[in-house]
Amino acid sequence: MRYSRIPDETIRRLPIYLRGLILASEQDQKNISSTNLADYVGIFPWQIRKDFSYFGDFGTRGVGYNVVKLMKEIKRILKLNIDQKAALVGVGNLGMAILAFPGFGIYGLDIAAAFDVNPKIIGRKIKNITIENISRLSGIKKRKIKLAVIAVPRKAAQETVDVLIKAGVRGILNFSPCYLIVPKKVKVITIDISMDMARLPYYMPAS
Amino acid sequence: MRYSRIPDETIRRLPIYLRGLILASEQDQKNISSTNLADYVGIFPWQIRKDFSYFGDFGTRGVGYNVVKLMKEIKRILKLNIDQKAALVGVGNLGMAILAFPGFGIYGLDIAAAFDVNPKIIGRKIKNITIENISRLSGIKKRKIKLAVIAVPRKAAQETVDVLIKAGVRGILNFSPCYLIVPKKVKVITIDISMDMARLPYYMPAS
DNA sequence: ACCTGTGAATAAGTTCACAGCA
DNA sequence: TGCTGTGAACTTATTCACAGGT
Repeated sequence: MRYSRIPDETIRRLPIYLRGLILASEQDQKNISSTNLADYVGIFPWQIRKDFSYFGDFGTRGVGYNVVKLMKEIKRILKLNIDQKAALVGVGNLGMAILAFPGFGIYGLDIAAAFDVNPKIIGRKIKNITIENISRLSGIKKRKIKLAVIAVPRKAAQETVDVLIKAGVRGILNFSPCYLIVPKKVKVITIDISMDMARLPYYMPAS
Repeated sequence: MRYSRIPDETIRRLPIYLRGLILASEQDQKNISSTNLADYVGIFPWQIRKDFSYFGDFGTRGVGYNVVKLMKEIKRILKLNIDQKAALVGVGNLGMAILAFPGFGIYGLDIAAAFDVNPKIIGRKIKNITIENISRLSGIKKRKIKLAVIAVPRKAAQETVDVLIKAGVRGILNFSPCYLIVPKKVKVITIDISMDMARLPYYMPAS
């Protein structure tokens, strides 16, 4: 099983497992069974075992998985073992929240630079990051930044992405509600808050 | 085909189509073919046609889909034809950004109330919404609010959800990085920003 | 007794290819 | 001719059931 192509859905779940394992380690758990991890993450035990089996034999029969070892394995698979630096483009309400967001650290992610067009906020310092003029965006190449988060208005999204790619960015987390055209070598993940919310009523029973 | 179960993935795509149709209508397009819509949304034409076919014959052979009619059909399917009111719980950095977010309107969604524990911000007014004390959360039942967005710290998430469900909420957009236990009648969609970002390095070519 | 790892079975979702109508 | 609508083929993902270690 180990040699076949790895499902995208498996990759999508790996960070969920990591989150669960952190909770377990906070409880000083040394080993964890798939059933036990399932309680933390809300995913069935057989799915968890299958997912891990694509990458190797991480567990011990009769015992379970070593929490610390498993965390390391997942981080290695996701390439989170080396710290990853990201640039934020667009420091409006949402961008500001992302800049202040404390949750990236556990994944080894770090917002290392922030850019905006608004002269009123350029130069302002938030959490050790000084907001820079967007004209300096192409400079991230020298700083070895390969990830970006964009939180700019829809109409500016595509041009921002074009500049980022030219500057060497290969992974983009996009908060603009639009489809972005990028070369195959670049991965885009779009988070559209209102779109996700728009799905909720469908699943709700008729009041 | 019309009578079988509708794929979740199809439901996930419907708001994307709606977004594309709005772009098309802004260009004063009256009709749109699946190929044309595909250009707006980045989804293959055959997938678009298949998705719509689950619900009925929305198009005209040789012509395409009527933009306005199709928008109405999608809104009806997603139950967005009646305006949906939502409560926001947790008005920190992220909650504030959500409150200021202009994108809900196109889906007929409306943040109608906001709650927090912080006395410093209770009473403050943002975009016509006065932030209320979280102790008044159960009062949303009388206001016919069936949706909620939670942007509270992880440790407060489960208890917040419990209160919301008791107050009649049936759909929850969760920004807390954790798994929430809810009864089957309640739908939760979790957005975990750092988790989505943590997936990017996996897809990036080794530098 | 307990828990992993996995082939096989099942289910879900996508893509194809083309009939059928405007 | 142009474009939809859809069975059928194919691909991807989930679930089962149990062999095989500890």
